[in-house]
Amino acid sequence: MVTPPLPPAKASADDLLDWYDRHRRALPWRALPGTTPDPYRVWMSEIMLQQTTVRAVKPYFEKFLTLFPTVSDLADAPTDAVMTAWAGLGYYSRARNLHACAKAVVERHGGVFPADESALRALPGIGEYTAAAIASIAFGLPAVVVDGNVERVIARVHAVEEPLPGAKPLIKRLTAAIAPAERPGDFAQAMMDLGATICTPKSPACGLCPWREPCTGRREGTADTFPRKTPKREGVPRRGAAFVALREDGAILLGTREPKGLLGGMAEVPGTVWSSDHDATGVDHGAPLPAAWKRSLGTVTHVFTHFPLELDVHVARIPAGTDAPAGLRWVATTALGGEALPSVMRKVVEHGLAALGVDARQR
DNA sequence: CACGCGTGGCC
DNA sequence: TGGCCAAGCGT
Repeated sequence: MVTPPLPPAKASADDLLDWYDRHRRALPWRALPGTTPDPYRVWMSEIMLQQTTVRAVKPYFEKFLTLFPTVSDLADAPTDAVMTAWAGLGYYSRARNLHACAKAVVERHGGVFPADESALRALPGIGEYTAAAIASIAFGLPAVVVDGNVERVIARVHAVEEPLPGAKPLIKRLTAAIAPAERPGDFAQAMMDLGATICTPKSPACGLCPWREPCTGRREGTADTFPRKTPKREGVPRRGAAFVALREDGAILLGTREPKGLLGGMAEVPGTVWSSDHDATGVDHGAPLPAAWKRSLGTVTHVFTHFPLELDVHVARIPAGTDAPAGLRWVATTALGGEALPSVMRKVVEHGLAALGVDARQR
């Protein structure tokens, strides 16, 4: 007589927490087992980790904690200091909201983060995910934390056929059904660690997974095909020109972008608008000041989330003593590290200075 | 709800 | 190498 096959085991929080206790990673913002987490550090890390890898976040987290040890220090800091410290990390609205949130915590809550999911949710830059993450990790509240990792893990465990983002409500219910009453913060972090290290987007290490037995995707050999996603449209390429003006004393001309929108509030090299109309870019039309502009060889390319950008870089040497046009300023090339220059603009400066024959060691 | 919003690493 | 992806939020 043959024993009928048992129904698959249900994914259990205990199995996941056991795995977490054995593989917990030490991270700068993560409290040691048995110690109380610091909500300021938890919040700071959660904002920085939005759409950003742990590797990229680490040095910025350390820098911010050194520059702004408490939420009050951050609230009192000038905007320029916050934006400059954030430069290079991307998604700059996070930095503006970080600053606004620090001020709101001081004004609304006396400088103490509220131990309440809806009060957290009402703060700038804190959405559904981040409010739940802070509530569970910093305060031990039973919030249901669903980020991209959790979506992937749950979609595989249950072989969810509905594509994202439509499947979000279903995935949240499935997550809530597994979540334990105890250790909600550790459970949330365990789910995210599992997604980041084992249940990865490509080539998941199913053999090492604490949920390899109950996982439907694993059993059917289709784990790596989840989660399903609705295809998104591709962006139309845009082009423009940028102007690197090098004065004899070694300064270049910079401006500041509009406070909102793409690269809002960040520093930039002056240039034309970026347009998808291929005829829109004149040769040196849009130069910030009259000079013997010369188009440099090649272009600077940069790919944003929603469109690729190609910039022609024009260069000119400017006589000493020339004043900056309205809205622009001269900045020594040796002082560019103190500017809130996004990566695309660092590429432009590098490209322009190389075309002008400035030695890399002088930059 | 679909879209706008950076950057760096991966194969 | 180019396309995909990473602990989302605001509008």
